[in-house]
Amino acid sequence: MKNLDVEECCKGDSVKLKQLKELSEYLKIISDVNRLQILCLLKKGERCVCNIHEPLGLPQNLTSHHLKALREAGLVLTRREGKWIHYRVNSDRINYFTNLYNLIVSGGEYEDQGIGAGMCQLQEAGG
Amino acid sequence: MKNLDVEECCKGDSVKLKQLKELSEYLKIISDVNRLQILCLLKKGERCVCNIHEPLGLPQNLTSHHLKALREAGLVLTRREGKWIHYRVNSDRINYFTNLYNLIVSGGEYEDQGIGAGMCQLQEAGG
DNA sequence: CTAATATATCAACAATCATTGATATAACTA
DNA sequence: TAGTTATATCAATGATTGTTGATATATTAG
Repeated sequence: MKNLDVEECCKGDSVKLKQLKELSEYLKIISDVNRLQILCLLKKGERCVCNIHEPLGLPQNLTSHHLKALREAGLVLTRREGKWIHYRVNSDRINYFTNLYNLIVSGGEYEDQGIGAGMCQLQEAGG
Repeated sequence: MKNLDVEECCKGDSVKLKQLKELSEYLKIISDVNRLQILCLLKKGERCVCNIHEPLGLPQNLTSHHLKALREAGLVLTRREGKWIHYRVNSDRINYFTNLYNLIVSGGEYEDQGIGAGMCQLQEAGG
């Protein structure tokens, strides 16, 4: 093995690994094309389930399944109005994970969401 | 079904759907915890495979497998030096997908990568 | 040439997850 | 009340994918 001062990024440090797992689960949720399409629709405004699954050409139960995943991840919020349940994007949560993404994967910039200072360490400190 | 002017975002428009699929595949690649850890390490600088799989405690063949996925997605680049193959992050490619992510999922801001103008339509135009 | 090291590949297995069909729940309407 | 609409749940299936063990390739050292 080539001699190198191995800093052991991401290993043994439960806090950092926890954040990596958190990001990983978010990315898994949004990496499905149908769920990305749903988020696209909802970014334009609140919609009931009909007005999600019909324009996208997805079965109602499949759409409900994906909405459940997005809901459980906190990425969308709901509001009942009579027979209808309206879904909308939870921007705060999306922004939170976007900051996490930017800190871990992309550069180091971030908006104020309270996860900035500690996260920068992820690139430097050892476990 | 509730009456609503359905714009049919993301449906029937091959260009937009293609970009959604492109983003989807990128997100799938980076949504694995081990691959995220590898990217974390490589962000600090070039590394041979030993200096990736040993500090992370991953089997060599598993690491090779994940590196192949990252390589085929263009997210990392390689350089041979004797027995060793050094891996490094392909920042341009990461930035490209980060812009795609920001346009589709997050807000609308983006850096100059040539995919800006068309992508904003994704939120507005119909199929 | 032979041995050792670094990395990649392949086949098999296990686990995860998207999709489908059927059914249940909830709310409104007649 | 019964019937209709909107949405959710459940079980089963199929596809994808992460993981492992064994083996192959490539490079250097002796």
